[in-house]
Amino acid sequence: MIGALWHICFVANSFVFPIYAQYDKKYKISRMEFVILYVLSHRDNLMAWEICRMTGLPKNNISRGVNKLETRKLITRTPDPADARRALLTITAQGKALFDELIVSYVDRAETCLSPLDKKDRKDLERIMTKLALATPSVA
Amino acid sequence: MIGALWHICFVANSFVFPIYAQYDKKYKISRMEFVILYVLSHRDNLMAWEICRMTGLPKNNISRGVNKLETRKLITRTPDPADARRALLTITAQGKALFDELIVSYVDRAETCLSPLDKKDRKDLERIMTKLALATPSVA
DNA sequence: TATGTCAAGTCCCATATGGGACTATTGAAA
DNA sequence: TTTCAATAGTCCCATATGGGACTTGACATA
Repeated sequence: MIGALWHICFVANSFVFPIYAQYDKKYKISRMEFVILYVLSHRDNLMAWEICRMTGLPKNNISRGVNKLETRKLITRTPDPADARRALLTITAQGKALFDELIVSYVDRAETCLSPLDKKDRKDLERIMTKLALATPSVA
Repeated sequence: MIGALWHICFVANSFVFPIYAQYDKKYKISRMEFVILYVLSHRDNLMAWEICRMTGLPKNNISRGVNKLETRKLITRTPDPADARRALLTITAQGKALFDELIVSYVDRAETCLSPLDKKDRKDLERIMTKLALATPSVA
């Protein structure tokens, strides 16, 4: 079964590599920043550490991304009045607009990568990967 | 279908992250170096660019890895007499021994990550990921 | 109110990474 | 045989990344 995970890593890298290169070149958006936008476009009012937990990415990188996105007004950071350590992150309209643009190439590329699979394969893959992802404890 | 690839990336990262951290700390082996050992332990007499093609990793990084592994005598580089640009890479007995040690944690971790899957899931995953990997054109 | 501990983020630093230019060699075309 | 293009690999540099220390605030216990 060791081959399966090797292939998962290979496919993952091959998938994201060109996307992030394009985001960087075209929009000056880094991998971390995209990930944050992605998460916030699905679930609002999150704290930075929740994004870390959901993505498995280290908190200093997320922290940097959050700061950049905030200065670019793509997200807002609302301090929690009850706990000054906390800040709730929300994607702005401007951020959502950019994300909607970014996600187009993402979906395109996903379609290309998954094109060798038929309908049943895709269903199986979706089911299995969801199961795996839910069971995978976040790292770092 | 966009969720499937997101999950693939998440699982891939969560899987490899602790492994490479351990390899680095315990054996001073970087991600690139492990990948090279991995490939060479499966197919011998490869050139650097073939490893790039097979893994999708950039050639300068592979080049660095090859050099380090060579100085540590974990692989050998045999110049092709017919073409001075080329060099065939081979894993040494020492390299194979180290790899056999490394692969233990790799397999262990793979087993942990895949533990939520039953037999049929694993079969499906193996089949689908192989299909995807074969169809995925290498990047970079 | 002091004190210790935990939590959320940020900062600093060393290293890993990738793009692109460069070198050396080969093969093909003129 | 000169010239041009392609190939294999290396080098240089700017940036991304991650570990770990640090800061600030909250809460529990005394």
